Amino acid sequence: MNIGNASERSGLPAKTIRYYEDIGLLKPDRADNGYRDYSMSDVHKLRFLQRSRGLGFSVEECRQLLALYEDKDRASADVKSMAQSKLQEVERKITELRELQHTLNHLVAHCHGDQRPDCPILENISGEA
Amino acid sequence: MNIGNASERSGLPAKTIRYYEDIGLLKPDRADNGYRDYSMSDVHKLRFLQRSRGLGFSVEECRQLLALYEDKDRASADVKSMAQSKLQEVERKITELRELQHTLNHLVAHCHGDQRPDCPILENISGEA
DNA sequence: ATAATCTTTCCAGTAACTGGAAGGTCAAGG
DNA sequence: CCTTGACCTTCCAGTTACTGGAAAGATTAT
Repeated sequence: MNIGNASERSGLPAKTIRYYEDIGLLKPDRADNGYRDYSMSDVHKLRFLQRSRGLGFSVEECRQLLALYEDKDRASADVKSMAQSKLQEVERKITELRELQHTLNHLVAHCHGDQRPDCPILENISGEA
Repeated sequence: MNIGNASERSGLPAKTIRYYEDIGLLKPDRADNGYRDYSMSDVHKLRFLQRSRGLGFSVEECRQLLALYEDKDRASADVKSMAQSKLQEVERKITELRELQHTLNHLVAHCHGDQRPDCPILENISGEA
């Protein structure tokens, strides 16, 4: 599969996909003409990168998360503890997003007039409820 | 409140706080000695920025979210539609995080041996369940 | 008084892309 | 066969969002 196709399926720009190859996140095959040739497994990785980057994980964290799957040399205890620490981070992010969701819902519900609503969004949004 | 204190309370490095001032996200008072002087409202904004940046919103999106609260000139219909579109994005992020959470939970639960677990993390993680 | 710990500005460097030029490849139409 | 347009390639420069460090002024602790 060519890069344009992989781009469509993963939601990542071709530029970014090439960049991810540059920094060693994946290494697609090359066709005889020199074109990159992406497997479904490559597309899975790209889609995963697209998601996890959008969720605020750094490229290095994404590399670790990918390694959770790929690294056959790492001992299972390490994998488990890394997964657990990422899990805590995920749970924290979910909590924060729920609070933001709550605040935005409140804003949408109460903001039907033609002037600024009278709701202290920042106090809620900044997480001190 | 000095920048060190605001940094502690918001979870943002002082460097980043000064940068946010440079790009116009907030404008703290100045004390007579030239030191920046942060109000509680400033700290709320910083904490909000710390969170929403960590959740994958760009600085420009954060600027818009802050504007939802602050912009007295914008018509309420605009505020509402912007809040609604951000809300959809938040809901999508929550869904994606739940899927990642599920995958990591699975990994932690089944990964008790000393070798790589036999679970197709990437297929789950890349969102094609 | 002096040392340690702030704070300031400024300038340079890094991370993670993003845009654009210059050129090679491929599939479709004349 | 040839050309046109949509792909693809590499390379290099620019942007966004910080981050580190120097040089110097202010504050606090002994």
